[in-house]
Amino acid sequence: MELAAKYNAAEVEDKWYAYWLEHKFFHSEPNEKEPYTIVIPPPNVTGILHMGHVLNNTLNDVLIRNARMHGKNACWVPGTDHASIATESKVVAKLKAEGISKEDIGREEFLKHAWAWKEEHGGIILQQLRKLGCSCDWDRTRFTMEPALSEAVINTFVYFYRKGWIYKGVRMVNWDPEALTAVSDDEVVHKDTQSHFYHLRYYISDGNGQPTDKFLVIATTRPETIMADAAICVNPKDERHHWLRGKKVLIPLINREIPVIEDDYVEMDFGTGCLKVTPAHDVHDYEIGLRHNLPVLEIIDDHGKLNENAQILVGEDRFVARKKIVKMLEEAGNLVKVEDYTSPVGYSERTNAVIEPKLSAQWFLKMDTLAKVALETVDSGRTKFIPERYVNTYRHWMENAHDWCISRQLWWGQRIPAYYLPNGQFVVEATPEAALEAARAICPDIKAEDLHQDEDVLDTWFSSWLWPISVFDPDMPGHPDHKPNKDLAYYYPTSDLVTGPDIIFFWVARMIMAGEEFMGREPFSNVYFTGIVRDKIGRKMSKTLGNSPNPLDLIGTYGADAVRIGMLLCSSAGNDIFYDEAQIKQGAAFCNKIWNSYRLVKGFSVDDSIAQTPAAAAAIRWFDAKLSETVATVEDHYRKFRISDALMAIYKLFWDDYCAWYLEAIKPAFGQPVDRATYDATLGYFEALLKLIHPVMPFITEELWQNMEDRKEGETIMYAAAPVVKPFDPETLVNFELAEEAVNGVRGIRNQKNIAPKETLDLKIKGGFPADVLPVVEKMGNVKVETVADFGSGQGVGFMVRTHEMFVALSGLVNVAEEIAKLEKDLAYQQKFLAGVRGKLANERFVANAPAAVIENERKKEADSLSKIESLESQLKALKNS
RNA sequence: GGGCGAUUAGCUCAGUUGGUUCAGAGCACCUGCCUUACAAGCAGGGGGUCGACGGUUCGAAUCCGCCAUCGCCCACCA
Repeated sequence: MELAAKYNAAEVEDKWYAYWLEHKFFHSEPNEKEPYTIVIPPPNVTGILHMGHVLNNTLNDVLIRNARMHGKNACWVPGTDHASIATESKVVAKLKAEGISKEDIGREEFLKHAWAWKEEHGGIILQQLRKLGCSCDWDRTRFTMEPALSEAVINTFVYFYRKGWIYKGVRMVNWDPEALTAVSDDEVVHKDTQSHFYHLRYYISDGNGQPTDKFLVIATTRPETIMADAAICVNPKDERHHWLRGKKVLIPLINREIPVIEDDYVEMDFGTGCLKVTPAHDVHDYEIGLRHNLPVLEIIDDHGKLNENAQILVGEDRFVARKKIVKMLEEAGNLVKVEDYTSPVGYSERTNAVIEPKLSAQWFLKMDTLAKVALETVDSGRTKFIPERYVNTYRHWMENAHDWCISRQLWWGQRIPAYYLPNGQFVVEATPEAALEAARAICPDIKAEDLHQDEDVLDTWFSSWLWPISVFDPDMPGHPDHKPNKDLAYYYPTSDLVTGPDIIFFWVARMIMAGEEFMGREPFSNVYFTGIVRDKIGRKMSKTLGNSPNPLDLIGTYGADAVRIGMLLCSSAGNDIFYDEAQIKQGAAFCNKIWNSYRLVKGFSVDDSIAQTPAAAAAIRWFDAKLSETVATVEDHYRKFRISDALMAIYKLFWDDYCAWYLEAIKPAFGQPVDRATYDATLGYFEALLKLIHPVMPFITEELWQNMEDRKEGETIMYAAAPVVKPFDPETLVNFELAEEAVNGVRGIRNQKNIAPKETLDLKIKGGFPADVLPVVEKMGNVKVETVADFGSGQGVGFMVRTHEMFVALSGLVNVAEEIAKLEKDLAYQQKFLAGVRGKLANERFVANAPAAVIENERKKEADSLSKIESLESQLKALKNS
């Protein structure tokens, strides 16, 4: 097959992905080999691929492919998450566009639409992952809301309920008035928000509901809630307000009478020292209300509008009401002053609506024991975090975990299996049948239609926390006594988890909790936290900014391998990723380099009758060692999850060592054949390099590996054994480096003197240079080497390779004065350096305290420096005499 | 308000237990080359007071203190 001069990714990628699928290379079944398991962080079922996914899944795929080539039974389980709020809001929006509201059509009908939406848009992202080359075991694809996994969620709920860790309670929750659901504390984002501090005058009541001329002033940011006030509170130690004891005050505008109470909660030096207490609409006020037995009056409805209880401004949105009431207060003479004020306000992570603290009945899961156990998992190192510093974040959260609000006022999700009897009692059972039976124990003649299931569904994370277990054995969660099936027993615990730090609490922590609870051990050994993908000037990628490229376009333009390289190049562990298309271009250039190196190698004609050149022999000796050295480095990087470093090590091995040095050293003259031994070695190294880089660049490596020889159907580089480290003599590496430096020296002189590479030069080297690499110097430097004891008096330029003196003979091209100046400069530097070293050695405290090796090194520096000085001086002398 | 992290070349980052000639890499940049694998390339080159100040030490990019700037997480002063 003739190879094009440029690599064309588009032509080969689909072909090989189809081949891999056809042969089920990604599929894993339990066997006698050591498992290596990753569960995908399930993307939203209706989501589409963005750069964050590209980063995450590239890393996952690199790890999985690397493990596979190291003989592990690698299994990467893919799947999607039903993403309760996100998906439901998309479906609601779609219906709204059609003029349909979800309340009108009811739960069942709505769910039909939701499933239809899921069927239409779901799983697109999994198709996109195929384009990226991800080697997921597609036969194991899971969905958090598929029947088996939903059952696991319900069983888990029943399990914790029976254990007494799930309870229903009326609590102040974070209410999202747009999504119309409660959200957990973790889904609330606090942002400093510019607002106002309103100072309001409340008149003291005369006892009959009429204002006196005495008043107090409170400060509030939420004047629209005054109608829900239940009291005014002051600090008992605050003498300024003692006169208020036992008094009642009137709420402005509506003139309702409320008491003045005392509580330590109030800060004396904040605001006016008087706090309006609004138990229905503020978390702290609710607490105060509980302590003082205050009535709770709700005046804001689920949509964030004032209701009948408010008496005034009924039906107005809370923010509109705020503006209007300020005006009304001003007109009524109750507004003392308005200050600018910045305070943290909670926003819904999902809808960005301002969270309304709201009293409502919700389901909670107790966190104390779960959190304590899960903290121990990480503290003991059974699960490691990379980078390690996330352990601190994790610990802080675990030590302060509040009970988890797990109910959501949505329909898309697993419905809470609580069934209410007409008398208000409820039973919790996994199925309606079991619920009926349980209900009959309470109320013997109850019928199925008398039971009413709870309207709420469970938080999405209440299903995804089971992921590492339920994808293998959905019967396990909720049944810790159940014997794990074959898959779960084999694949659990999984090996590594790659995810973003933004879901450390939502997901990672909770998977550890569930893992410990149901399996009695950690769900994964390592958690690698990636950074957030930002654009090149540091902004988060977002749709509104339009700074997020479409990964599929990039794959189309540059190829999946290039995109993968581009992402990895800039992804040092734990740091945010500054995405720049230039890095993907670099990846594409690397593909092309690999491609062309293969074109060269493949173009060699072999002659079995000719002997290996000394330069080729030296290059092979060296590259053999270099390969082993690099493989060892790469493996070390992988162990430490330094994937971009591993990539860079291979990149340099391929480009600099193999292409720039090795291939040039063994390359025969144009049109000439190469000997058999060299050819075989060269192809062998090429294959080793392909295997080494395959986890990062799966497509081009498969393409070339298949092309190298006639592979049988069913063969793949995916399962080729990774190159192993062989023992090597470090001196081989050092000697070749000397040769490289000698060549570089010659090239430098050529550049300086404008001498064409084609022109062969004479290079004199003083004795002691390793002889076996001299042929490499001759070939690569295009020089004729002569080993001499003395350079004699001919014209030329001298230079040093470490301690070896070299001299390029040049006649007519040397400007003696210039050379002298250069040598004198070098000499001065060297003398200064020597003085420094000697100063150190003369320092008694240094000699007394420093380790022997360090002192020894200083002595070596001294000796080397002396020899260089000697050489420079003799060169100078020769020049001056010429 | 509390905690964590970062600050090294124009950019993105390495730099392990303080000590090899340690101040590095990739990209970008500059100069010269279309040398028959590759111009997505080849050869050469310039560029940093390691954020500031102080301290420990024979020796500090590295350890300690303080400050500055940036980022992230947590947080109920209305």
